[in-house]
Amino acid sequence: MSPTTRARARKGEGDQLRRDILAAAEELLTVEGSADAVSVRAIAEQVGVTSPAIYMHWKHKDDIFTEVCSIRFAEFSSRVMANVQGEGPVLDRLAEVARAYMAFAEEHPEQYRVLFMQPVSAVPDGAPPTAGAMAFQMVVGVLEAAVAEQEMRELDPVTTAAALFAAIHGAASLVVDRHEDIPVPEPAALVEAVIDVSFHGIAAGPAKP
Amino acid sequence: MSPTTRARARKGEGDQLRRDILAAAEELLTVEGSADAVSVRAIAEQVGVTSPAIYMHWKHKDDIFTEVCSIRFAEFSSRVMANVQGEGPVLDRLAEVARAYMAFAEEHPEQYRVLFMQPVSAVPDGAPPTAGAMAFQMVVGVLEAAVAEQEMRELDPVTTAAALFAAIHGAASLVVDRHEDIPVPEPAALVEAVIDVSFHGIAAGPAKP
DNA sequence: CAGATAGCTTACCACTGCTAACCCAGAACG
DNA sequence: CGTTCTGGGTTAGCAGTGGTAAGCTATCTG
Repeated sequence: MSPTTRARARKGEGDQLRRDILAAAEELLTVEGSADAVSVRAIAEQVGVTSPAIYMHWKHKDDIFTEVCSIRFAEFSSRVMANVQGEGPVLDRLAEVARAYMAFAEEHPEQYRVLFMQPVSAVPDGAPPTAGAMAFQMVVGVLEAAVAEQEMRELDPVTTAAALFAAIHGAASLVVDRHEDIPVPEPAALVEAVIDVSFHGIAAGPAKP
Repeated sequence: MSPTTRARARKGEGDQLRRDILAAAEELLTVEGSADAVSVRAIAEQVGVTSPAIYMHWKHKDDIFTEVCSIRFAEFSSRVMANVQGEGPVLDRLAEVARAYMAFAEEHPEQYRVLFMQPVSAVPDGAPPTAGAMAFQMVVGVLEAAVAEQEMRELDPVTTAAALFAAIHGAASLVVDRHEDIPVPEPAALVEAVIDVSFHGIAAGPAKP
């Protein structure tokens, strides 16, 4: 595979290298398990190019991985959005979003970490929405529907969305970080528990057995 | 302050340097905001010593910061444990734990990140419990009391503890990471929302207006 | 065919975690 | 008192990192 050298692209076809770098970066990311463990030189070698060539397309190393992971998440989230447009109880749809979110974290832990588990400084004006903003908006949208359909207590949708997002994000984070010092249930069981708790609470309700 | 040189310790007093290194590491950690941004050389310079001297006391750089942060968390958690022994409804105590946990994340974000926001591989047998294990155990303990006092629905304490821990951890993580792409409420408001949702759920209950 | 330029490479910098080898003041021992 | 031993460091350096400045060259354009 990985050629040690590479034919120079023709004029106007520089984007081919860009695409190849993204692919190589993603492959190395999943192999190594973290962006820190993948060096710019390693990416360059994988595509058969020297490292400064990378900096023609991105200003910083981190930008490469952010782009890689955003692409993967956008693909995922459009799939989920399509599945969630359906009918039925709104809270069921919300549960589906939570399950899908956990599935993404489980299948793409490195991408999840890059997108959701590092500081996000203020996004410049006019920049495309971050993965976090998209995910959050999904939750807000469903919650507003739940309010409209009266499936939800009267709570502020944005604050409540933050609480729910935090809960699911926390569960996904525990899975991604493989916290072996804590008895974390299987991902599927954990997300069901989070859904159950978030929807019905833990308090002994007046009308619940 | 930071002396460029330093009197050599007497025999048997090597631990003085060890303590000074821990203090310098913590100070630099809070100044820089992340452990990655603090180099071993910087710590060494701060205490007036050369960098290999550090490796007399720790095998790896990360071990220094883990120790620094564990000390801080142990101090915090014993304070909370004492406050939580009191009487009153169990769920109120649980809420207090959640608030305290968020307060720790808010006041010591760098420490929180080191302790709870990176992969934790299996702890060697006989090692002291990690901060995560201690925090989790706090939640389990309170939950078992809640079950005993019938303040809680009949749920598996460990699975439920994981869900609650995930929720609080997610909220703290959002705060620590300063997710500026998401409308995260103030820490205090966020933790109240998480508590409210976790205790009572969001679903329109049969007996709630 | 001449010049411009996209698409790279060579060479390098300052810095990182970490190690091997050495030095040396003072405690312990004869 | 003199010698040896050793805890508590230092000097020097390795392999690797992200990133940059400057130059080269194949291709396109006038």
